[in-house]
Amino acid sequence: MNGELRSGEVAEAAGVNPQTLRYYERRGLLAEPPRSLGGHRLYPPESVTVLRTIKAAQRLGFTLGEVAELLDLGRRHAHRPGLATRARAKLAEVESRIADLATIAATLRTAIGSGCDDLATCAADPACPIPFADR
Amino acid sequence: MNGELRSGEVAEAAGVNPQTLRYYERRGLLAEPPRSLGGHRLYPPESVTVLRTIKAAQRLGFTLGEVAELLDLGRRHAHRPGLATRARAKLAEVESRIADLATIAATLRTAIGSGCDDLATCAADPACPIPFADR
DNA sequence: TTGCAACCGGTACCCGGGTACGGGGTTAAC
DNA sequence: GTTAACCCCGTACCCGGGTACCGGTTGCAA
Repeated sequence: MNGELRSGEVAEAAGVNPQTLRYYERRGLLAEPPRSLGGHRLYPPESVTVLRTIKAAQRLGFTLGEVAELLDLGRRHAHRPGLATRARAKLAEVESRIADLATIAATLRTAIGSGCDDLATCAADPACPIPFADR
Repeated sequence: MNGELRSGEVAEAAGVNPQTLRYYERRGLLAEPPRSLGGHRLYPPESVTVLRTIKAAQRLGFTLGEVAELLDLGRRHAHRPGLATRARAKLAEVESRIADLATIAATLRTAIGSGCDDLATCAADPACPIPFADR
């Protein structure tokens, strides 16, 4: 009897909504825990760490699907090094997203600097720097 | 009779799915056009410009709700200058998003550099640079 | 005039990441 | 032994930005 936790306690400790535990279980991110005689989930304390791990990976930009894969990869110890490779790919994604946003920011700055005051007017004005053309 | 367009033609010209026209109409982005006797929408050619304008604003990071507001603002000519103010606010949003992503990218680089190979292992290792702590 | 493409409205579904609700069963403190 | 708080499961809903499907009209050209 090593301090099993009830779902509400785990959720509280990990800073997560209790419903989220069941959701992660359905998504395969959190192993199905043992149950009490009455059917209540009884989590080992390590579950809190798993939840924190999931949240950390999410903050790094991984989707829940990718997090599931990363956790699985670690468990099955296949194809190492897995995390580093995926982190590199994710970094490339993030950098590309930053580049896109930088372009957007630059366009916004140009639009602000050129005194555009009305979208409809700008769309009709060939001198407007907002790129109305498709693709 | 100045070349009214049918929905498919407008969609084609603006590079948009025909369903999207009805969707934008529901969202208040595209005015309800006149109809033929049989009930088919007959768009004035300007609608294509409106659609391109919407798409341009979307590319600048505005949501459809915000685009609706911007178009409305221009039509009602209230509270000028509206676009510039909103563009500045959007620029701040975009810059903040870039800053977030820069932090994420930096963390990913650190994780890659420190040879993390498995999420579960890292979570247990106090020397791991991935921020597992909440908030 | 006939035949088929295009259009109509309404509704349902997709993605991701959850959250809420409702009716019933369990646990634990008093 | 009561009672409140918790938990169960299934299902529906939220956000944003569309897309797909349906059966039933219309438009237009050959």
